[in-house]
Amino acid sequence: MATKKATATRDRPSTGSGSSGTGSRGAANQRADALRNRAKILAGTVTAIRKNPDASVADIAAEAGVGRQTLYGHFRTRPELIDAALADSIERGEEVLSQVSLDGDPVEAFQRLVSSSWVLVDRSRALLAAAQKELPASRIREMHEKAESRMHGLLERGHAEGAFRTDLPVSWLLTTTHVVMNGAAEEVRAGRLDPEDAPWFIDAILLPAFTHDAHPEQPR
Amino acid sequence: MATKKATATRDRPSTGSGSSGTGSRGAANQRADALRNRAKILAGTVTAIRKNPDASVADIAAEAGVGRQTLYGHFRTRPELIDAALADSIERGEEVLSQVSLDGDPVEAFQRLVSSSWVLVDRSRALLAAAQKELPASRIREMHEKAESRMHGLLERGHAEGAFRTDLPVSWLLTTTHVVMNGAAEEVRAGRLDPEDAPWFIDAILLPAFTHDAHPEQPR
DNA sequence: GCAAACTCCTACATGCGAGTACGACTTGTA
DNA sequence: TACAAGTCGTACTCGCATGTAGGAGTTTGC
Repeated sequence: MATKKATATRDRPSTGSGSSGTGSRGAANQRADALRNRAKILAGTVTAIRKNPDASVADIAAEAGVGRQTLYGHFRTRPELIDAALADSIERGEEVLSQVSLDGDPVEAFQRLVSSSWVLVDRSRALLAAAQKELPASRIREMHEKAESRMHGLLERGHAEGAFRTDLPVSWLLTTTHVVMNGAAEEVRAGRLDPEDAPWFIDAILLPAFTHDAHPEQPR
Repeated sequence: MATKKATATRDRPSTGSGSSGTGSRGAANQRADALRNRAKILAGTVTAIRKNPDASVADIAAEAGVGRQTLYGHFRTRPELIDAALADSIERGEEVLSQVSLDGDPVEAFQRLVSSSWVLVDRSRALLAAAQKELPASRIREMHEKAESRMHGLLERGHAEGAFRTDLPVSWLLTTTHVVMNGAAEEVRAGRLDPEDAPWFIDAILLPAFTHDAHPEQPR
């Protein structure tokens, strides 16, 4: 007998905005196994989406090794799940990226930052793509803010110090960096490129592109 | 009274392989308005997908200004529609690209080819993305074969003649070209780049990247 | 060891997109 | 002008994914 409600305690909505009074108690008092499952789900989301970009919630639960209901116990909706998974990935990434020294020669700092970023991009770009389909663009931008401005700042310093060419705006250098890293990730996925070599190939394109002016043939 | 069957004559499966005997007559005897609608549908597919990457068949029909049934009269299934639309886009692209002279200085030829390709990429990259989700990769590759080998051949000649650096494989140069063009298209879509300027920005990245060796700092 | 917290199975309800079927109406073409 | 060819609205069927509801069994924490 007994048994009335069920499913996990459900966590705060990440962004601590909305309705606070409803919760059954505080918020951060989860049981150890629940916390463990939450982590498994987050990790499972990344790999499931990686295998199949439009994996269903059921697919993700299976990948994570938990029941679908358990998953819904932790994340009310699919977007909420994707949001949490991406936020988690980015947060882990931050831990790595924030360690990278941005001092010294801008070119060398750029190389350091790229090779650290590359690994993260390679790991969660599928998730990012999925997120772009169900989360507002503003939310995505918000999550990437730190990483974005870190790279942006470095490029700007390189600009100012003359290490990077100034005939191209920083925004275009930034975009180029992104797409080339993504291209490398794609090549790795296709088996045409060894992940180990990727940073070298990326640098081999970006460094000359960022430090040498356009070809002389260009009149103006 | 009367009226038994209905819907358009339906066209051959593009790849003239399968079951021939079934058809109600030959194949290429369509009425003028039917042909016109077919064209409207193909065009509508491109723009509908561009507006919303996962537009439904109903969305596409609406965009094309025809009834959903009419669309199904021309294309049996969604994949068949996407296939036809992409094939059509590529065919039109071929008409343009095949005019581009690949002779003379490889770098200049490359610039010509890129700026012609860019327009096409910008127009149908959304459709390509959609196609990648419902068509076998082999089919996509098959359709791009001509354009791909044209660019590949040019890069290879540039390699051989020493116009392009040889410390990077042609495949990586090709990939880079793709992703940078796509990146530019993305920037245009986001309103951060004027379509007119795109070819210049693309060249500004690719030419130095392809003609200058890696930065001296690189020991090996 | 006991109650609360969790997991997870079965079963629904719902919504949406792909295709199919039918039939009335319109348009091209001989 | 007559009739085949084509359009297109309505109305299904079907499959699949999301999210909900109970309740029985299991684990954790005190």
